Amino acid sequence: MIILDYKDTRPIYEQVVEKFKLLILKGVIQKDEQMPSVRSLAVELSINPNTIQKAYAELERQGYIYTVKGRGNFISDSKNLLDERKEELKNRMVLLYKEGKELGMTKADFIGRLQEMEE
Amino acid sequence: MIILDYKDTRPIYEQVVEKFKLLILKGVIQKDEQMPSVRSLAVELSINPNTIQKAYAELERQGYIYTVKGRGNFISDSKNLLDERKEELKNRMVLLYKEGKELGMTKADFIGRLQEMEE
Amino acid sequence: MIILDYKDTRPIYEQVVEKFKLLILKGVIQKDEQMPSVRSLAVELSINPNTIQKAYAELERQGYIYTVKGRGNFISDSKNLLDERKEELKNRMVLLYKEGKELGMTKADFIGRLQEMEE
Amino acid sequence: MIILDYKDTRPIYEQVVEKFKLLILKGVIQKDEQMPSVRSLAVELSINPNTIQKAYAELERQGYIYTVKGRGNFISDSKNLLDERKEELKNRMVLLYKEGKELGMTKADFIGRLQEMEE
DNA sequence: GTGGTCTAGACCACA
DNA sequence: GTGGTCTAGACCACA
Repeated sequence: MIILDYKDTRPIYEQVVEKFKLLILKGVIQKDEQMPSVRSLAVELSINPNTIQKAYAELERQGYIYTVKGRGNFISDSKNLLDERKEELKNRMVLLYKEGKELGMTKADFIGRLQEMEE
Repeated sequence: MIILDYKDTRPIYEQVVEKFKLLILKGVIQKDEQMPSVRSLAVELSINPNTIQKAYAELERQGYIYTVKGRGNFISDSKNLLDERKEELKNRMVLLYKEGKELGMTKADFIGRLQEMEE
Repeated sequence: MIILDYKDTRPIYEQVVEKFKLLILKGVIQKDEQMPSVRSLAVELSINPNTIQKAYAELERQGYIYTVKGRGNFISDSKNLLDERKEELKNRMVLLYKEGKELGMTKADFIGRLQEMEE
Repeated sequence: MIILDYKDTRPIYEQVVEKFKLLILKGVIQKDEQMPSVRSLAVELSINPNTIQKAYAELERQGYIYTVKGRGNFISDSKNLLDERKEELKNRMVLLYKEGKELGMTKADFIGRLQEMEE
């Protein structure tokens, strides 16, 4: 399901987290589908179950998966797909802009601030 | 309404000034709302009314409140406050942008959405 | 402005209805603002204008928008929206209270602060 | 510095987290003071360093401490003292109420919702 | 010295 | 079967 890059200097658990985040954001694994079990994935990747445990705990903390004790880990539906998350961010910016408009700000105020940043 | 920190080494009146500045900047107390009376606040905080008086005088000097003789102290709507709130909105937008950058978004994505809105 | 999910099995017009309901309820589009025109949205989403038409008709039937012939569609200010926003505010207050409960606060702490405010 | 309760059914690392949170909130340990090192605390409490590590990671995630690699863990200043956090919550409720007031809500709407909850 | 990661493996609760 | 916690201990980077 995922492949580790041993030339990558980051910790293994971080790689596992990142790989699964992408799979979930791209919709390859979807809402309520089951994640591989901690032990089975540990065997498949030839790494220690504790390392998978740590990665799954991080994915749960970030809201990508949820755990049912005794059953396994499942994909959460709270995380939107990539495009939806992008839209959501733009919508939140619209709300900020509307708040600012009431204080007398213009689009140019916001755009100016963005443009003076490094890309 | 405010809490003093007795481990803080600064003069009490400075603490009072700072706490109220935060409440005003955050919008918890808003334009033209009345400040607690000098006497009531002195009782509430168990400190001398002269100390409150000194704090209020400083808040007035810095443009955060204005005094109406015989009526009390009120929150002013000075340019400064407004500018700080505008700055905060822009900063929140920068945070949104940074979140988006991690998802592969560019400044143009945000600016585009602003520009397609009516002013 | 909105994103369709082609893996979603529901009809497209239903998705369009749902997405706009969320944007309206969240306040991203507000009272009396104009909806995108049927034709421009059809182009943007690469779907048939008739599908947008059907979605807008449903939004009007449910009271979210109103139509002005020859001008376009606009966000309405129906009682329903208002009630939902009020409900959301109360829910956010409940979350605040729960946060406080873990710090040892009681309902009375919150109620007291509300009551000492002018109406 | 802290004492574990072996009759407590919760995991040890959770107890460690909770004990330190209280020490920090009460101001017993203050801004920029150093936490006991992972290894020294492990010896002192006769538990495994990994368990302390887990507790410290959780305290860092919640913003109570920060880590300087090669130096140790230190108290963060982002967490207010207990009383200040309570005030902060009340202030956020005041902001919610003011938002609601603009939608026509009254204090009674908010108080009612609190009162219908179990304590 | 400090924290961070990882392995190998035990034991527990939940279902 | 599943995940959660914990131990014992190695090895690494940072200073």
